Amino acid sequence: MLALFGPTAAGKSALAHAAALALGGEIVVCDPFQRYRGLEIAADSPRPAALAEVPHHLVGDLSLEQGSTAGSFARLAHEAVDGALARGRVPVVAGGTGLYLRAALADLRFPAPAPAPLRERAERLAADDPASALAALAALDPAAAARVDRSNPRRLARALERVEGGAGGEVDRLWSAPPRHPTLLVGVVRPRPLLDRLIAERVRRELDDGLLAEIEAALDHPGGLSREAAQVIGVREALALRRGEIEADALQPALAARTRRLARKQLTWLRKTPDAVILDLGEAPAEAALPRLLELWQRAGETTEFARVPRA
RNA sequence: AGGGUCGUAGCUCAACUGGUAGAGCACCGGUCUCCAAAACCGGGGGUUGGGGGUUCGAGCCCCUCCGGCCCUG
Repeated sequence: MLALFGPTAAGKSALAHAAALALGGEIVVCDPFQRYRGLEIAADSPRPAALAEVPHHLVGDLSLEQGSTAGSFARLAHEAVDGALARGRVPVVAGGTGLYLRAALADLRFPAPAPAPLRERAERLAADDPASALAALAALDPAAAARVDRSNPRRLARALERVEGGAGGEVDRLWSAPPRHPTLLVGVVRPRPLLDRLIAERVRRELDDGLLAEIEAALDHPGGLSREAAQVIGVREALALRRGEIEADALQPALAARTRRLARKQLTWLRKTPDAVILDLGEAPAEAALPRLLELWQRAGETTEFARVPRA
């Protein structure tokens, strides 16, 4: 497998596309937001032209009212990867969501989802009375209670729903799970000041392309907007605009700031990612790095190290 | 030109009648198993427009200069 990760706006998608064309690959997108139909501009989803040239997986397969989880994504991503391999094609796993990328590459063994009522109760308790939630967790599974980030209501709720649902204390596999297939993992980066400029440009382009109209339409979607879909950058800002909390000319800077924060987080995740080969695109167009990427691919195929398990 | 008013962190603003400056956002770093573009944790920042004075002590009072805005001519 070829896997591409890195900060938003660096050029992952363009490079993944070029690589897929060159290698006879199929792209598996690791991004919860590109899965939604109706958020194409906000999520910077691949255009129809790109979709026509290379088979893509997990793009536009959800409608706005549908929920989305890393666990369900993982199953579908594994199917897509294995399907591509069975067809003799190279899976090009690309995206900016760190958890999703790991979930696509390795088997994290997400436990079965907790029943909705159980989840709701756990979420409410963790939000309203974190101390009781922690106590309840400790009573059922002291080790899990010791591990959990107790100041984070969301994590607390999830830990609680998991042990209450009988899923038990799963060992942390996030960084220890081996890749399901031999993988070349490339971190696509740019010099930071340039990245900030690219982000500003991208936000401006999205606004020109009708980002606001797209989000407005999503907010008025007949079936509603799932809380996962509502997390895409732009929804919060469009709502603030609607309520008159921000001025129209504050929109672009707000979107850019939030996108920069996303990029920062992705870089943090990348630093932590074991065995990522860093590919700095410099100032050149993303496609210009294709020869270097193909060389890495070639070399990876020749080394025995290639198939080794990342960091025990 | 005269009168008034304001000038505090990158931005928006706090700081009771003078007691050696805080917040939100931004910025930077980290955590991360199914809401992850989320959620959470942590961090650096200001000779309080410049200069002078009063005072034990000034962002706060006085003088002066600079800059912004308003009014008048």
